Amino acid sequence: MSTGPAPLEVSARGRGRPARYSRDDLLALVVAVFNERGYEATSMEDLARASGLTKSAFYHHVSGKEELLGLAVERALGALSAVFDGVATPGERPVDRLQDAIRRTAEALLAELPYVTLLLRVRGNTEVERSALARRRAVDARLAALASEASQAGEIRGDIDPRLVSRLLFGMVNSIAQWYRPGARTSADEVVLAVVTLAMEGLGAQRS
Amino acid sequence: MSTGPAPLEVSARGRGRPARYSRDDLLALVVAVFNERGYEATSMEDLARASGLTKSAFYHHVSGKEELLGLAVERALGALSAVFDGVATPGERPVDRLQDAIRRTAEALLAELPYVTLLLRVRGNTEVERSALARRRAVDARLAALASEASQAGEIRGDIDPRLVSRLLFGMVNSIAQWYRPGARTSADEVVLAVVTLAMEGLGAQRS
DNA sequence: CATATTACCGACCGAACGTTCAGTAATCAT
DNA sequence: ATGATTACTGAACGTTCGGTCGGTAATATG
Repeated sequence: MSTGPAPLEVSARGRGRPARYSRDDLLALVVAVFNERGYEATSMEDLARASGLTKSAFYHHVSGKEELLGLAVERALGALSAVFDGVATPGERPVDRLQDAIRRTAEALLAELPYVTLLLRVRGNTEVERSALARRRAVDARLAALASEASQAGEIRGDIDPRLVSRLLFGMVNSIAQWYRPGARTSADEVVLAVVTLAMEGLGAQRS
Repeated sequence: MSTGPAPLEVSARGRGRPARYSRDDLLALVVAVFNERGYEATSMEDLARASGLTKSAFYHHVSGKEELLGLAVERALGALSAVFDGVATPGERPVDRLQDAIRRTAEALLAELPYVTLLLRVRGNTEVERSALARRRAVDARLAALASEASQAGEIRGDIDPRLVSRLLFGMVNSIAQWYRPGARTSADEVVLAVVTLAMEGLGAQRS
């Protein structure tokens, strides 16, 4: 009987010296530093120091800086893509599906906040980054399609190009990553409710 | 003896060989590269190559990388701060002043798009960046105050914390910098109208 | 023309970068 | 205890970074 069947235990596989971190924990730590300093401005020594390892010990666990970025944005893209798994119900009204997509996107962003934050800052300098940008564009296109369907069905306002609507609304959702910190006064649920409400009704006084 | 206060010493100043670029043109060129590659990922040689100069010739015109960032964010912050010059009319209803601030912020962002884009990506690694972040927080606080006043006056919906309203709405405005490119199909005026309309009324179908 | 002034170049510097590697210490199965 | 396996160390590697310097070419003034 070992110390426990902890699923996060990745390294202590059978024999050998046990590792200080699981790969998931290490990734979480790394992404936090990426988000604080910025990916490009973060050196491998910064990451090693944050984990309490030397640079070479750190390299024993990861293959390089770009792999870490790839793992992080992969996780973010997985969460954002999964938004459509729940939205795909074809029976509903298009406007309800759009609202659902807004709510689920906000929820996914908040649930995977550090990873999505990092994804939203990717510029496209390396192949990993360009691939992430492409996958992100695909997600955006699916969201824009939902807005377009709702517009054609006459269920949302028709005086604004639905592509513009989609960009602005999901831009509002994504902007959450720039200021929200878990543990603060405002709860995640509160934020989700606020962003959905503002998206649907705007800031005008409530109507009876 | 120096000629006294030389605020923006350009180039073709009196005698000597004429320069290829004015400082403003050089800054515009530099900011474009910063926005494409990201500030940290841009090397001084990248900037020199983009201007057609050698690295050392480039250094003859600017004191360093950080000065360029400082000049750029200064310009962005000036434009964003100037938003309040027109909003300050105290007679108006708070909600009208808030709407005005949204519109003028969007206009300023679009008018100084590359500079504001760069500002919005600043992380805070150097003193110049931290100072820019502080000034940006001050602007955000003034915008949040407008939302708070409108909320207390009962002129906007009261079921959402006005600080949350402010963050989300100006997050939507700022998100424009992530996709808008001048010269594309959508005009700047169109974007401003859309963002103000969505902020006030949301995406629900028009009411008669 | 001479001279002052500015624009620009090539070569270089120390530091920091991401990454590698040969070796050592710790731990588990047998 | 032994051997296999994993965790980690310290010292370096080649490269690129931001930045400097001595010198040269071009231009305006007088």
